[in-house]
Amino acid sequence: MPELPEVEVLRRYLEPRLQGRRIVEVEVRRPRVVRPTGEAALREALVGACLRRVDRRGKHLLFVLRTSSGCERTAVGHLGMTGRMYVDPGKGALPRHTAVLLHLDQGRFLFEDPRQFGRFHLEPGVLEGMGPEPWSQDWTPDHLRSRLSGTRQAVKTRLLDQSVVAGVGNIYASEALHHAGIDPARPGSQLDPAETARLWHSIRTVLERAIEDGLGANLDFAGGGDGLFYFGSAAGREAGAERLQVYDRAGKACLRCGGTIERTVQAARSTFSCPGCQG
DNA sequence: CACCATGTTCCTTG
DNA sequence: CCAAGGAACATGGT
Repeated sequence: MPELPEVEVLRRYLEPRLQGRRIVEVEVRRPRVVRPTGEAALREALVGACLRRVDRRGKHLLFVLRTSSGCERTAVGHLGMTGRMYVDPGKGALPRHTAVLLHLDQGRFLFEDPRQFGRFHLEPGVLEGMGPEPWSQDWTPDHLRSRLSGTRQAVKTRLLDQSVVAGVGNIYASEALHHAGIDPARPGSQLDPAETARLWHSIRTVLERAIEDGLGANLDFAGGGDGLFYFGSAAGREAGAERLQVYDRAGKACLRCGGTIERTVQAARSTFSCPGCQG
């Protein structure tokens, strides 16, 4: 479950557990996910290095480390659609879809990904061209307006473009448009300044609330006391779902106006909206 | 069996 | 050049 809020919650979980840890060995079980770096280069860069901190850029996690020779290196992680990352004591059997394993001086870091759309590599180039973080000073209503203009693309489709604003995905694009009361099918260039400002604000609000939910939800990082962590656990999903106003609620009543939520398809992705609120 | 899925990239078709 | 559509990736859930 990886859009910006989920990745941020994961970052806050991972950082204190990885900070100061030394990587003893790197095990790649699904070579696909370490492209384009490749297993050999990944092992060479990571083995013996210490984790300094975990940052986030859009939906990417940045694992900043210091190698034994004192260089700073950054490994980039992306969860794709189904990725999970967590730290555990390193005793249990490996999950079926383990993609990458980092054996640490204390415990181990696991990256599981059934669909293998996620990545764990050393290529910082994937961050180029990414739009501003939603809370950076660079991201203003004017910036959003400039990135919605000059195209006839629907505003919802524009929000999925990571160069517009980093981290918004299919769920929160629908949620933000509903929050702002804007029809997802409207061409982005057609929004007036007031609507654009409203949408800008709604994006922040919706993402902020989702992060709060993630932190407050019963994600149970301790997993019953042994340090196991299953991001996207049933408890986490249910708690998060309560806050979704339209996503995956086709045919149900709009929580604001009572109208019926509808599902449409834009750019081959589902969009959920309320015709009453988003006219 | 059919269809759907939180992401991204690439290719084809207007 | 632009936008839309589809496929691909690989697997699981309903």
